[in-house]
Amino acid sequence: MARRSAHTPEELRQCILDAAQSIIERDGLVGLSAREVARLIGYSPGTLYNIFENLDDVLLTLQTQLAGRLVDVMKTVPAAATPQASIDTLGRAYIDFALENKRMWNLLFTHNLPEGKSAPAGLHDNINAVGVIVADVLKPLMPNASKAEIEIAARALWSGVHGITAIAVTGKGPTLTGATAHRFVKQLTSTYTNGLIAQVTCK
Amino acid sequence: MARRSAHTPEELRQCILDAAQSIIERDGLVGLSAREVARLIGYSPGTLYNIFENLDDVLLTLQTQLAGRLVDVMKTVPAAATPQASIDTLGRAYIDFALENKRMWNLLFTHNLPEGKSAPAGLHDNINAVGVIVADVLKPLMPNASKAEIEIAARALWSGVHGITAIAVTGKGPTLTGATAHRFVKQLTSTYTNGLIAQVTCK
DNA sequence: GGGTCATACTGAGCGGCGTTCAATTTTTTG
DNA sequence: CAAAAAATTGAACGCCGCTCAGTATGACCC
Repeated sequence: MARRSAHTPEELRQCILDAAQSIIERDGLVGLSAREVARLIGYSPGTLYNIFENLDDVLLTLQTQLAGRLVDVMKTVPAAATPQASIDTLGRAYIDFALENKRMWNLLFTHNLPEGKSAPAGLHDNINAVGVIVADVLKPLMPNASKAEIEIAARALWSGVHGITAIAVTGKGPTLTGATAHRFVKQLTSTYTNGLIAQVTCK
Repeated sequence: MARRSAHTPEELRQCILDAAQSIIERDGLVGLSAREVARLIGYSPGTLYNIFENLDDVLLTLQTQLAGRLVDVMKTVPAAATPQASIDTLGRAYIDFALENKRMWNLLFTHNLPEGKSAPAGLHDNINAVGVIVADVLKPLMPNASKAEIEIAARALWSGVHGITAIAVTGKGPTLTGATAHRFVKQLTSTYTNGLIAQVTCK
């Protein structure tokens, strides 16, 4: 029953990714199986393995695509009047993206690869890019700091925003939910930027 | 082949928990299976289900115990000279605990229960307790703030510390590793506390 | 048209999984 | 010591990821 011409290999590849994503959005990671993906796209399970190495490979590809979309969103956030306001806007964008893609976003930070394997370079690059965006916005607040110091300041802050987002998305933590996450992020970012400013003016 | 007297039910319960924990520490969550636990304790798989509802139940119990140990550790951290120093010490304790129990700690925040179920009260209580500990230390820095504001400030900060820890433990993020996590947490906590102080003195 | 051949695709099969439950063994009770 | 109660077993069900010998298909040449 082979239908070699029904889809080009690239189309088929995207079919699989789309099917996998829709399963995850429907049932979470537990619902994902090679057999279910095959059922959805109308191929047999074996076909998956002609195109991807294994299910983890599918997942990793999905993660890389998602991280790419996140970077795109954050890149197109318009700069606000002050760095503080820009940071806040970035924070909102980050949270909103996570909440809109709960299951997939979760996957990004929740799914750990087997011992030996490491994530593809593209995924790392995308995660890295987020730090760079934040560092650019933070720069004006740290006029006397070196590039390396700004990088650390940006990553520390953004890991913090990430932590709040993570707890909100996963529903761990009693008072921190999707509805209140913005409030917490604003608290963290505004206090943090205040601290940065204080270090400049009082030093 | 029942050996009803070999272990009391409570002993058997702890045997199962110990075995599950040692499997997770050895092979991670993927290595955990009812059959493997049964093999380790020398019982048949069915016995597990006389004592626990299912594997998730075992996991949840393990998570609650772990969170309890975390709270204990943070409670016994000695108060330092200043609130800032105390916060830093708490941060170190948090990171160190996570790094010492990588796999299990990961589980705490990584493992999501099935749609309907919610975590046991004990687990929530323990996570809550961490916020209270931090709020107590933060209090002197926020003399004009209400109790609710202090709570939010504490949770926002600690979610941030959690985010850094999470990225360090899971190895996501390029420069943030177990070795550099302390540096990032110090950056976050000291800048944040500076911001709190600035809000008091400059208001 | 027909014949050849590389390729796309299939699906049965392997060993494993979580979970159930009738049957069995052990202990307690009367 | 028999009978009732409790603890334990392990085969069975329907899944899973993944492999690979075998089959169907389209492309190319006569």
